[in-house]
Amino acid sequence: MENKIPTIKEIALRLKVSVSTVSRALSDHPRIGMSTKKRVLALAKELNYEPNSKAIFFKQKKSFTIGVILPNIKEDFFSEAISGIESAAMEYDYTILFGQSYDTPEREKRVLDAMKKQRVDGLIISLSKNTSNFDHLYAMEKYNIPIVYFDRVPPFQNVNKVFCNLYKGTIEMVGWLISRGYKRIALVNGPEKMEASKERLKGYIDGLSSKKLKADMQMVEVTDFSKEGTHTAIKKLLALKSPPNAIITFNDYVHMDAVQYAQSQHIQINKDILFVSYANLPITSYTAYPPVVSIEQYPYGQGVKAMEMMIKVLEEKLTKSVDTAYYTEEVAATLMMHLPFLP
Amino acid sequence: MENKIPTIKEIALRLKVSVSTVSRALSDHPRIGMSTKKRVLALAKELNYEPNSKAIFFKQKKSFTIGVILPNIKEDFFSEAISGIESAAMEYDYTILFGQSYDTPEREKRVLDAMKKQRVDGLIISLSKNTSNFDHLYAMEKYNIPIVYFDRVPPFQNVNKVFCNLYKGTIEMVGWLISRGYKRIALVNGPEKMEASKERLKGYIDGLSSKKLKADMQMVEVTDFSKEGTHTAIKKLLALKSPPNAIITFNDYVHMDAVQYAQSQHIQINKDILFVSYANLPITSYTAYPPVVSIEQYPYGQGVKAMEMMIKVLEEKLTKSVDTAYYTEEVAATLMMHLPFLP
DNA sequence: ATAATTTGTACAATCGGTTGCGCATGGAGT
DNA sequence: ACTCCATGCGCAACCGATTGTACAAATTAT
Repeated sequence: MENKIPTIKEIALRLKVSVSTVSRALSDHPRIGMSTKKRVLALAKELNYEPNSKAIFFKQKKSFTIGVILPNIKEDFFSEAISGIESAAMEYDYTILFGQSYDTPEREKRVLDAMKKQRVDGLIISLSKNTSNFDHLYAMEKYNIPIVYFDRVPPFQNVNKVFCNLYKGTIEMVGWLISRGYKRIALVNGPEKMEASKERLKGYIDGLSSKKLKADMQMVEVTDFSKEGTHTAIKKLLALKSPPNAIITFNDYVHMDAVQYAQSQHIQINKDILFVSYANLPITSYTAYPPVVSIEQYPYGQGVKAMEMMIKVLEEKLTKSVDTAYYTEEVAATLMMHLPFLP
Repeated sequence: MENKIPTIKEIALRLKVSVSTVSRALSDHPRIGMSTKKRVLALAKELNYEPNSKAIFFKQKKSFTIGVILPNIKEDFFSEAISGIESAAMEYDYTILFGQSYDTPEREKRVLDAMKKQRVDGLIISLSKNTSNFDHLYAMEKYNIPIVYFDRVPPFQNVNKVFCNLYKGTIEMVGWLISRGYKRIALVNGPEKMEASKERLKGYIDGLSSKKLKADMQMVEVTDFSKEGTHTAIKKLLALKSPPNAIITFNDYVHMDAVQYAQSQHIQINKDILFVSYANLPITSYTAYPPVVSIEQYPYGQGVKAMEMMIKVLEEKLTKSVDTAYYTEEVAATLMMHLPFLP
């Protein structure tokens, strides 16, 4: 005999009261007598009753689920981030619906549709690196599904977003390098249309000029994050008449591929060329040459903040009928020194 | 003016037909006239209509969501696995509800309750390393929510499971080490009550005895996966009168901590002691001393297989009324050589 | 021309839970 | 004794979509 998930109807039947009485008893309505309340509560506990959130969705128009779309969960940055999102969600009794865009807009759209079909209450998304058309995202807002962007955010003002200020972080990084005597600083950046790339480049240029140095565009290379792309970028930098003595890489993965290639070319890592990076992934501490300095981006913290912003937005949607202002949360980027590796 | 998500009612109203006609027109019912069908389909497309899956859940008793519970997404193994699960799910138009147990049974139970509340169609779970009581899992089956276990599976026959045969893999590994002349082989195992630990130990013992060697229990240490736990284990092994000349570690993370400690004790890695491991994570290729041999566990493939098994189980639930047999899928563990690092 | 059948559409119940309203019952106030 | 009001509970509508059944109009068979 298969046990079914208990319903309010089941409880009502057993106690010979109406379903409305049971419903009110469970929500502690003042017009229900103490004795009835107790009987209902007792049986509910005995049957291990849990309200069917799908049914509640009808009246409340609320599914208590939040869609999370990330480029690729395999990257430590994102797995840390979703960990923060999930932890915060659990605090507020929300559940996470998860999908990956694999950095393609097509897949991003497909996942988005699935989320819409599931009627998520909100969406937390880190954009695919190739997303330049935002129609599918605007479509969500049209259906009244709020979006919080994080880390890879769109370049608009009128959105909710949580991100790390890598512009400031990069300026700080460049300043640190110059103060240590490094002047031929190269940047291995990500794809140009990515916001994260633009920020780094701006910080790189402004960081140099604030120290009265002019950026040399030969010193800026781009990688598509593939091993080959990074190898090519380093190859070009090494081929310059005046090669760099410090290289800033887009993130720790690029850093590792960059170091790998430089080693193959018999470069003395951190002697001939100093390598610094972004992300500060724990995994790098096990590698032969971690980035000497890394800009910490606090993925877990960003995830928590994104979820908290979502909760705030959802609450405002309930209380205020008018559209409120958009939120922006700027997480400070921090320079982390790996002292044992300083030359 | 806020756009609402369109409903069948909205279409019916605009076309001045009943909701049932619209519903049948959308599902291509033969009793609906061609002209009506066309009008409905046209308007549905125009409004970008998508059925409300929460409403459908009522009649179908199906939410098209699968709960996935993992110990910790931060571990590469699990982020690869969920990647496989998600990809397969998308193929079958299912969406993933995601939760982490953080290796504690309490949290596992809490996440499980959230999944039940969301009425997932099924559950894919890799057990927390401390789970020894299975009541909360049996409760799911009672409510007719099928479970597919993967990787960290329970020691019962009557469950669906996908796992990697590390017993055979370990025997193979031990055989390989002995054939290369290593006889003082140590094992840094995981917590004793974990199935994965039992398998490795059994493979270790049987692998030795198949080569006419007897396992020495001094050569077997246990770590709780913390850096300190692993360091302590290696410390004990190094302190033996006759220390090992090869160490098998539970996984690549333990491997990295083990190598780190051994280095701090001025052990020549892979010369004094050869280090081998399980998992074959891509990240290890960036480290100074990757495991010389690693047992590949195919997390992505296991994830895909788990999801496919789930689909099969769900389909059988619909067609057959009787409870069918349980499935077991055994993924072969493969020895991966990192040749450049062979001494 | 009448009966039988096909065709096209509407009505209503249902899934599980919430909620406004109304109907009793009983004790207090006048 | 009569009104008044608080208390305790049930009825019924509703959310979005599906589906068995009913019923009228059009078509075919007799």
